[in-house]
Amino acid sequence: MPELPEVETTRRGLAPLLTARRIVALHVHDARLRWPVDPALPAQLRGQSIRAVERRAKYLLLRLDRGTLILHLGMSGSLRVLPAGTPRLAHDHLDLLLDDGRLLRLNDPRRFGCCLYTEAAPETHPLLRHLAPEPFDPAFTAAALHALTRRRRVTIKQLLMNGRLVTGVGNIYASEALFRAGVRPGRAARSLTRAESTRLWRAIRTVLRLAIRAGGTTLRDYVNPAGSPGYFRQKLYVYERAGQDCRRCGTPIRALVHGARSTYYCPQCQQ
DNA sequence: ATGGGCACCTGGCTGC
DNA sequence: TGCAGCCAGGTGCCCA
Repeated sequence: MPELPEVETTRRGLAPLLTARRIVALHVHDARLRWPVDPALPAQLRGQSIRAVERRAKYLLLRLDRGTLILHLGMSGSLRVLPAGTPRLAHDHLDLLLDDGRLLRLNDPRRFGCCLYTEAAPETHPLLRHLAPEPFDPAFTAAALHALTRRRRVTIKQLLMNGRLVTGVGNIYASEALFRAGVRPGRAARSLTRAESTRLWRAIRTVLRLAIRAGGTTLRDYVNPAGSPGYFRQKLYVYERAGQDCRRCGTPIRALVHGARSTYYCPQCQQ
């Protein structure tokens, strides 16, 4: 799925199309997502206007008049804005009909995504409450990242992918950030020096920023709201490049598995 | 508190 | 050609 850059690209694509639009109806074609779509949801949303399209970690938040729609794209989800009446394809789950004759359509083959609604402050929602600060929030500093790594026995890659500690970084960008920082993914988090933590902090922000600029990374499913893929895949240094030459030093990239997730690194550039 | 492993799904690819 | 096996961008939950 979509990691932070793909969700942010989606948010930026949706915001101008959805902001100030009124919801005419919600059609649920297939309620089976990570959690079933609440049968009461269409009645709750009808008539509300979309005030803002925000993002928290990898969640999209549609701020409505009375509440917030919380969307997650899971591993394979995507959102498109289409003219009403566009024929449905396999795995189209939801259509949010808008007052301008368009609709917001959620497609998610693997059904790991979700669509939830709350009328409480979204930051208090159980799914959002424990999330770490955003990578571009002033609270996420090199010193804060270094402090997180102290006394932790998990690998630094697993730490990066733990949303309670760092948000927005998934399997692709964890490998890419560690390459840029020159740190091997299998290192115990607590073994990082302050200088390494600082390099990693900078690398996380750089790789996310560059990926957003490229419209995210499309491996298989991901498309932005206009239906276009992201172009960061061509800029990846290590992810899915096992056996290929390191772009920096020429050494073959290695792959290994951490916590059931594929990990890629350059044995020469990363120590 | 921390960490490990499993679970939830479908589809696409590989190799026999 | 068919089919089994494996892998895929996330993350909540249960258990030690």
